[in-house]
Amino acid sequence: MGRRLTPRGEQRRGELLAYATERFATNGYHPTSVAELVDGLGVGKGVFYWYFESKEDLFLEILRAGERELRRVQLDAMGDETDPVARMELAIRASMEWWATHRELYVLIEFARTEASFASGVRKGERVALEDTRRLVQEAMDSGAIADGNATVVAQAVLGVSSVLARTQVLGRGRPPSEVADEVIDFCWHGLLGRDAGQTRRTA
Amino acid sequence: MGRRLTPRGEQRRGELLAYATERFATNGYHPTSVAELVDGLGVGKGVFYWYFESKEDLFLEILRAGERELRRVQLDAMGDETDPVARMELAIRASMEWWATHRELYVLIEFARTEASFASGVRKGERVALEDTRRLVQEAMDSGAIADGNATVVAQAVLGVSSVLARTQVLGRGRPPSEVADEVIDFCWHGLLGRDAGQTRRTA
Amino acid sequence: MGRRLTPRGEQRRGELLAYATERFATNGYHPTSVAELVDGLGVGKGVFYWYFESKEDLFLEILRAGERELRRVQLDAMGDETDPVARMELAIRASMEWWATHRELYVLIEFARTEASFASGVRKGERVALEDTRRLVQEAMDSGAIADGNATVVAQAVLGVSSVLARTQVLGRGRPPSEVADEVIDFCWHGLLGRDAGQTRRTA
Amino acid sequence: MGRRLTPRGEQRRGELLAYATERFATNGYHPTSVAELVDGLGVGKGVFYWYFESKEDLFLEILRAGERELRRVQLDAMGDETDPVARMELAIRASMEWWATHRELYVLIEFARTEASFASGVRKGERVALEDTRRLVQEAMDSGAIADGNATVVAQAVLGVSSVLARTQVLGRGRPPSEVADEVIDFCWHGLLGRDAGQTRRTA
DNA sequence: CATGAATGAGCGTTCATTCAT
DNA sequence: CATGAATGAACGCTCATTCAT
Repeated sequence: MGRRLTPRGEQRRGELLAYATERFATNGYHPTSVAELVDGLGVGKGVFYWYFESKEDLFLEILRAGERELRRVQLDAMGDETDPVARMELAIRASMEWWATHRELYVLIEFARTEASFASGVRKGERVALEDTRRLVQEAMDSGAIADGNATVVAQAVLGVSSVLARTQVLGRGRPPSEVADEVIDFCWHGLLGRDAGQTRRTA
Repeated sequence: MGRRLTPRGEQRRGELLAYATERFATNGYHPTSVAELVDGLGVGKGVFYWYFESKEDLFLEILRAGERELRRVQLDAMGDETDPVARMELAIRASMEWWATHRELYVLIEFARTEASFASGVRKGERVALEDTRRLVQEAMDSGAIADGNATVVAQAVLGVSSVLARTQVLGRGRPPSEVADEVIDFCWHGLLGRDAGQTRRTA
Repeated sequence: MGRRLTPRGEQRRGELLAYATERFATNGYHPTSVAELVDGLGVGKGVFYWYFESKEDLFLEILRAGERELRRVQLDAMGDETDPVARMELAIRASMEWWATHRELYVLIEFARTEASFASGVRKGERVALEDTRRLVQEAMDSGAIADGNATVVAQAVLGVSSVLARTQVLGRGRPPSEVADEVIDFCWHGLLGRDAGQTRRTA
Repeated sequence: MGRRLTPRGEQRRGELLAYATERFATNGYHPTSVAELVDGLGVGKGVFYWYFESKEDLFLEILRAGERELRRVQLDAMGDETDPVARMELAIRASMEWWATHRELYVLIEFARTEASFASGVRKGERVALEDTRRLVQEAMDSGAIADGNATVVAQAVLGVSSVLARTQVLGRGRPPSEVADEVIDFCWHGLLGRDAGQTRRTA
């Protein structure tokens, strides 16, 4: 589309995006019809197609906007910190806060991975995140801060722990993101057998 | 249903389950129609509704059978080993092998979590797996084998690392499950900062 | 589709073809909806898509079947007659009879010429008819039976006279096709200024 | 409507008519949306409904203007010539020139004949043209210039030859209208068997 | 057991038209 | 005069499900 929108139009578009995000996350992408979306906002069907090319296009917009925002939040959080381990920690904490306020995105991304037409887009976003993390892990390994190993695998593991605890603890149980971030970092830094597990520095 | 089936019927049912699993995993649950399934097997529509009450029923059967099988494989692997840490390791290795031969199930479970009508079933299965793991972690903490902490969170983290590396390394990159299992255990046992990271016993 | 049809299926398909032909001819292709077609036959929407891939496909089937049949009728009429002028006359008479019993096709072909997605198909059919006629004209010129000239243009003119009188006299005024065929032949053979206009042999 | 328009308004209206004529002829009446028309001219939707009551109204305007213009061109061409055969020839030549510069109208008229809501208007215009021609033919027959016969049928045949050769030779092959007019007249005056076919007077 | 024709609610999408600005 | 957001009926089409054979 790329239509230029008036402020009022911009707001309408935002309403559609927000409402669709909530419905897709709650009810699923396929079971949520365009009719349900416009009825929920009390507008005509045409409005939807004034702002989006298709239902699929809307979904991709949601996905892309989410990925963009999360990445921005992480970069902002890391600021000009230079130590790779500290950078990772800052990114993890920022991500956790972000998920707490964007719970719907989580399930949308999971769904997107399961359907051919969306999967490639998601994977591209994940490759970026993985590469960001891998680079930090590699730097830390090179500097001797952490033990040598397969940086990609380690990065993936860290992202996995963050992701699963965000889902189950923050989104599922509603626990405070800073607390869960502590647990992610504790687990990732020391593992199960680490001597001083539980005695890591607290940040937030 | 719960119909009594002839051996031939049992085989037909199995063919439908297998083909549907593959199509759902490749193409998505919703985009795959019942017509596509029966056409793919060269049978009439009636066959489908003879063996399954509905498309949804078929999907739940696939899910349930998968969870049942994975759990059985894990229990078998742990055998009569009594050390909780060793039991976890055996379960992780067994799971990794199983995922390598049941790659379709992974995406199906991810999808199921995203839709209201399936999510509750999946979560029930996951609660069982989590509780199994949590119990082992708690035992290990009680015996002093691993540092104290929130057993549920730690169990979730271990499952998360297993899951994400199964997906990305075994299913995504096709690496040998035993090798990836080593990496899961290494990371979970020692974390990033563990002194002897990378020097753990190799098994397979 | 190319589905194998039972006799009952074949009949249903025929009903759809016939009813659609009538509706398209009377009301126009676009103004006639698939819903109108199935409602008119008292069947469900799905029936339509069981027999045809799309509304466009149905229309093309009607067109192709008509062209095929007309061509066959012309070839049959010419039989083993060898004189080119006599062959043309036989073909004209046969065509006129055919149009009298297939009036709907006329307007459908005219419509098809006006829309990009159908025009190429129609033009292909018309090229065949033109080439058939042109060949006969050329033969007649070569044998000295008719005056030399541009055979393509002459063939086109003969087809044009046949076509316009079929439309206005046979379809429009309901006059007997054999009588109109006489007039076509009279005009084409002698023109306005031909001395003996109106004194040609009568056939039917 | 029948609104009084400013010179600027008159130009806008003309632009809409010209662009719509081109799009309808190229793409078809139904497949061409009002949105496409206004987008193509870079104006808003309101402009369209300021100048035309509806899409159908616009189409009828195009048709009526075309018929009006063609009739005027023919009358002008015939001037004060009194011989009916000469008048017909002049009208045919003028028509051919006009079609060459108004090719879009041809397909629009063909389309209009195929849809109930437009057909009656077209037929009215054609009745006028036929009656004009029939009168000339009748006069020629009465004066003995051409052989007796059904004047209506002969007139229709002449119009049919003009029409089909305009379409195929002038519009389709891009041949010069004056040359094609020669062929129309040659064929209509002498037919296939006329002794002196091809030796008619040349005009242009 | 099995077929495949049939159903019809519901889908995503279009588009002629209106009207507040 | 002109814009473009909004409407909503209608469209072509899909598909889970049923059932006569």
